[in-house]
Amino acid sequence: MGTVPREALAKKRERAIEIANRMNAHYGMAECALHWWKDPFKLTIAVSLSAQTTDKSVNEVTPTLWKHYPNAYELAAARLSDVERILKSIGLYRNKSKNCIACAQMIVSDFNGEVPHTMDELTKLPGVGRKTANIVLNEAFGIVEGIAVDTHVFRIAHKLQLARSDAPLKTEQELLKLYPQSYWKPINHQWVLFGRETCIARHPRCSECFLSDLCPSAHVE
DNA sequence: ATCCCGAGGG
DNA sequence: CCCTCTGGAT
Repeated sequence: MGTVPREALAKKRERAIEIANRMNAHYGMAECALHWWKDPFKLTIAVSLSAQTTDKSVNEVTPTLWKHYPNAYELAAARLSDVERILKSIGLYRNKSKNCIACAQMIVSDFNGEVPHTMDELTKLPGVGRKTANIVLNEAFGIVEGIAVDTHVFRIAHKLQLARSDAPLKTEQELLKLYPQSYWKPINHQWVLFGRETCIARHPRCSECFLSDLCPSAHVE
């Protein structure tokens, strides 16, 4: 579709950088809201469980999950009904139970019990897509090769008119083209915090927002 | 495009 | 009742 005129693109990029600078000023280097982020296995499972679910809900079930299954070998041997009982309170629990066991089994059988370090390998794990893989690469291995686009990043990118596509994967590509790589790492956590406390999905607090003068969607009352 | 699917808020 | 929550597989 439309090739954006060069000058308009420069303007857009300039606005995007200013947005990132203000996010940095406001949130600094935000940390992962999920617990267990230092253990690659627990991080991988916890992030995959967080699909369409609040991190608060995930943090309520993971202590029980780790108590029974502290590593890939234990979870790989788990009974489905036992895991379903533990995950019952989070959404999509049947898929997540089946996937996290299968994920652990693949880590054991194909990767010697270690969470793999590449995008291709990570996204082969059941229940692990690009979003989860980006988080794991970023937090567990210090590898930044993409931006994790979740519901918050997707919504905010559109509200700020930094992206137009209808799919998270395309949104990621738009953001990757818009920002230099040095800007990629903090985007996910900062935008998630911003999405939870200011650019709330149902009731965005535009009048209190530190980005409202840069936001085409801002409504001032 | 559709399904999965509990908890919390309005 | 409705919508949303750090998505992924078919």
